[in-house]
Amino acid sequence: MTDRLPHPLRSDASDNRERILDAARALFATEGLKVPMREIARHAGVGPATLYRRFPTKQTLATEAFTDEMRACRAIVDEGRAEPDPWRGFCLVIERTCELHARSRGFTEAFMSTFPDAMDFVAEREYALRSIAELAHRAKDTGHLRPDFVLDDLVMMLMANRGIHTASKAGRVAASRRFAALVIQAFQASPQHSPLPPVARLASAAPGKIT
Amino acid sequence: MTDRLPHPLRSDASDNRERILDAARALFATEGLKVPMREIARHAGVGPATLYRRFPTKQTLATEAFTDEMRACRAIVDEGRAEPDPWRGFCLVIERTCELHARSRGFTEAFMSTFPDAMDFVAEREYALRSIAELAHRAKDTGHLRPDFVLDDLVMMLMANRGIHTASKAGRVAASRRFAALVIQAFQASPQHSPLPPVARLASAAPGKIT
DNA sequence: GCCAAAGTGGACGGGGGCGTCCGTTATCGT
DNA sequence: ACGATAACGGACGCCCCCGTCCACTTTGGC
Repeated sequence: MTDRLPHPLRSDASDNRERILDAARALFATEGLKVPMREIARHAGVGPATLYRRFPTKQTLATEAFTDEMRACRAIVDEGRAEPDPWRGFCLVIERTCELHARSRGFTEAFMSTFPDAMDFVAEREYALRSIAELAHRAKDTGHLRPDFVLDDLVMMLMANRGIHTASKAGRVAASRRFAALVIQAFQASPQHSPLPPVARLASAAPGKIT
Repeated sequence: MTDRLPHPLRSDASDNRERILDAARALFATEGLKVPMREIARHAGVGPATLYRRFPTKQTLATEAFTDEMRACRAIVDEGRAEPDPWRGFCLVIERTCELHARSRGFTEAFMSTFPDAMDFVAEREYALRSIAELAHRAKDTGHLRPDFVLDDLVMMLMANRGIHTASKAGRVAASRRFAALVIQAFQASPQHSPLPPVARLASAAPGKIT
């Protein structure tokens, strides 16, 4: 876990670095990305300069702080793809992703890059979306996923899921679980379906064409 | 539309008042409630003092600016309740409400009172929720609405719907339409339902117990 | 036309976040 | 143990928003 850099950090430095990351993780999770840098510094018990020296920009900090979530995200889609029944895998991805995003408000914002337009998460997000696209294709073939499902629907779901976690604090994961279940109901193929209205390009939310 | 007050406003004053309201409506719709008071004043071509004299607080301004939407909201639920088929009325309410909220970002924030904890909208929201609760009850009786639907699900839907409208600008109503259709699918009673996870109290979002 | 009262907007002081500089302090190799 | 040097954090100047005060302008009744 520790970095091996040209100049390995001095002991106190790497100590502070770790405390900064902890503080960032905690505050990003509860307050979102908009939390002031100074507050992270304060919460970590360091001065603003130290924070800025270690992480010149908030993106740097966020990128580092969310590596765990990023890994978890990748693990989720891989696990979903590995599932023998694609529909089951698809549902699994939705459920776990919603929960993951419910646990950290900031991660969702970073993942959606609502924030600064370009973060290092873009590549990961595209990987996830591509994987899920393939999974969705297989799930359609089994007849369990509605045929008019589009990848943008999943992006929409993530954005919607974020909307649930505004101020609540507690009960967020519970809400997300129920939400995920409803979403799955909505995506499930069913005889009583009426066709869905056309998709809308969600602009900044899905920057790169995926397929 | 014009007010009849103890001292009817001078012509230039009521003129400015109207332009302020127009500016507020426009900016609240596109930017949300967080738009600076000064920018509203600038956009209306008046000084900050004028704005503050006419509307001492942002709530005052918002309350006045959103009367139209408020009326529309009430009209929607009344219309839905008047529908002979309760499920059809229920769907209608969802569709139109989502669209209404898609058209003004600020209105959603005000309606949810995400902002200052207490706005004059509380009463209207409670009226709407009560009405929809009754409608939902009837819709369950016809067997079209899933029996485990809870009123909080509707609040959740509104919060989720807000999540969709972050930066997009165009295509918001289209997205909301599709979202509404998916939500209706999710709420529809169906033989292939598995039971939903328990509801989560969405804390500040639904302040009063409705029943 | 005139003038009191209503109305206006520029200007002000306060507060908070931002990113950076620099004198002081702690670390670590010898 | 000691000094070179990495690391620290308080303090600074900048910008933006807030809400209010006040000298000037406009309105409208006579």
